[in-house]
Amino acid sequence: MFDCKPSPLGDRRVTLEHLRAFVLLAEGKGFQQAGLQLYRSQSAVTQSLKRLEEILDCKLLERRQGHIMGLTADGERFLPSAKEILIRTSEAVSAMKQPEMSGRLLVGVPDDFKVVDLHSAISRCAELNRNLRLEVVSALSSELISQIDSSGLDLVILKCLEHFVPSDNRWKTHPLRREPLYWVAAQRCAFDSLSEVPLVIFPDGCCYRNAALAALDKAGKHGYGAYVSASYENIRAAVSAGLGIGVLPESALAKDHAVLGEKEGFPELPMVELVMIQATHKYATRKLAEFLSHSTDIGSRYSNECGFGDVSSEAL
Amino acid sequence: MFDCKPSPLGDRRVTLEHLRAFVLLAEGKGFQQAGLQLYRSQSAVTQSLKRLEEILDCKLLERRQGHIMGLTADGERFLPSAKEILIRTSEAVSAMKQPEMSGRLLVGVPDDFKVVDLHSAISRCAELNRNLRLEVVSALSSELISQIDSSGLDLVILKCLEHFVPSDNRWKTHPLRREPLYWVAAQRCAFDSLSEVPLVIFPDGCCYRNAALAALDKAGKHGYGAYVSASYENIRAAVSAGLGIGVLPESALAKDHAVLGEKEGFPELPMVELVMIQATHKYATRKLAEFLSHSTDIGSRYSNECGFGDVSSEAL
DNA sequence: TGGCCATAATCAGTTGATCTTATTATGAGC
DNA sequence: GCTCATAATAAGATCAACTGATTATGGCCA
Repeated sequence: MFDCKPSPLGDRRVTLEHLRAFVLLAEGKGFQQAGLQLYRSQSAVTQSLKRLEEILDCKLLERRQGHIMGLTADGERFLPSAKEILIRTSEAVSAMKQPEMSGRLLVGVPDDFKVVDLHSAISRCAELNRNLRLEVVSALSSELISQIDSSGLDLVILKCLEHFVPSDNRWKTHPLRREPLYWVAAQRCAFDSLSEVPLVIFPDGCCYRNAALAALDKAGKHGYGAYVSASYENIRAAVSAGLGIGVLPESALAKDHAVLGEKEGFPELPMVELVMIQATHKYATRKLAEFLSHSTDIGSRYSNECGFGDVSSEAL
Repeated sequence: MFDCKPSPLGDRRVTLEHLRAFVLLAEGKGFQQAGLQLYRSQSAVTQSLKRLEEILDCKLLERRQGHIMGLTADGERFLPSAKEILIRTSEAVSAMKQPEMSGRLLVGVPDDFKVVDLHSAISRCAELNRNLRLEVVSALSSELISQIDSSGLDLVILKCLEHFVPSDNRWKTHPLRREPLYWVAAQRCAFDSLSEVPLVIFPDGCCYRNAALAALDKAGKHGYGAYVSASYENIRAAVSAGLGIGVLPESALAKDHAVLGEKEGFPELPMVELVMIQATHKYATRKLAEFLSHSTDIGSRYSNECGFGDVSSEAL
């Protein structure tokens, strides 16, 4: 009956510093590197993790041959919580450093992009600012732009190709992510062997679609929509099922997708970007934009590329 | 541009201990008392809060006349986050101390009770145990019982009167909350002045309704449904609008509701309980039940009454 | 008005968990 | 078998946070 926690305030021994060490180590860059980012010695990190494992009474890292070989099952289980706690703490603290956001904001998000972490960031922002009323509108990226004025959207997040050029120069844009676009299929196949290219793509207006058609055009090939859907899941499943050749960003690839590149003769595709557009100049809009652009570089797998590396030097 | 946080890992100076001190102090029991619960001196608590206020760069407690006079606006704003972080930490850590829950559980919750914190507890449990598939069924309390066998519910939460007596002795029951039921109206009125009582109540089967009708019966009065709805919001609004006399538990009272008691001649109503029934004997069912009963006594406003007081002695 | 009690703030000295430095251990690569 | 890189261990140092004593403040009551 009473194997419950000794205090409703939790295990007092765990500290946020322990979690920071663990999260950094989980990124797989080693104790030395983690120490640098924490402004601690390698030894301190070693001891910190050791202590955490002691408290949790389980091993978190698989370490063999003097290197970290990845997380243990327990580590895998603990990581999301640890990250979440750190993010929440960080946000709660920095939220107090600025006046409370209030008012009503209309936010547009693409319904055809993997934006789960963005959604959670948005809802966290609402939690941290009880007087801020956030209304989220979901639509295809192509439709969002036109809705900015008509629906009075304050902040819009959309996907686009390469460097986004705003059609209205009052808008302020923030690039959130940048990743390559790939041709993908269930199995490798040569570009030349196809007379017409059966495409598994999003509906008209989607920038992946435009990019793909433009690339085919340039190569003098014709493509047709073998499977068209606005849903990521459907598209991925259709590619896996071999219904045609898909056009997907790196983060949306499934394990059983084969990337078709130069080797197979496929033309190169442009980079795609997730961009945030600040359409109105309210105080709250600016703050929300700042909040979201900060939120997206931790927690997501993009932290590796664009987050930590620079920070140690920048924060110095 | 760069008023952003110095590190993606948040402000390193804040510790969980700071948050614990603040949360305890926010309960309004004073520095001495908070110190006792934290096994620290009064002085340590004072300094801890001072440090936190220093870091956040704002006052959290309104202290005048040598006493805590409540939270400041900033304190109010910070409290939910602080609690949330502590709860998540506590749960994350204790989740590691026991084997991962897995399998599939069917949970029944009342759709006519304020169970927001219960819902969040359920979803947190799902987050902590990725291999546990939780399916939630929402229905009237009266219907849930009958569904236990027919729908194969593993765990059921429902409201009932006084002490719940399970109809099946294989069930294990956990009382979660207990609170008084009140007659309420938009304005005071005398019981005797009413020939028939216009009731604002939940549909047939609701235990509040049963309790109210039984009490009226005993007093030799007749009641009729002046406004019937299964929604809490509707019921509360109808009472506020003066459509009749409502029957609501303490936690559901609105600010503009007047409680009608002895003074007005209204008969006493029984206590109501929120009970959790463990219907199956799977390992995961038991663990989920434990998890939820722990979750509900911190974070909710019930912590004052049933949480902290006992704990200090129990934890010793 | 003044003594009394309870509470919180301040101060100064102490402590101990965590850090650093130095060293050892282990394995990969050439 | 050498070197290089990384992690673990050991031992002494450090500093944030704790304790205990003292002071400040204000309510309460005769």
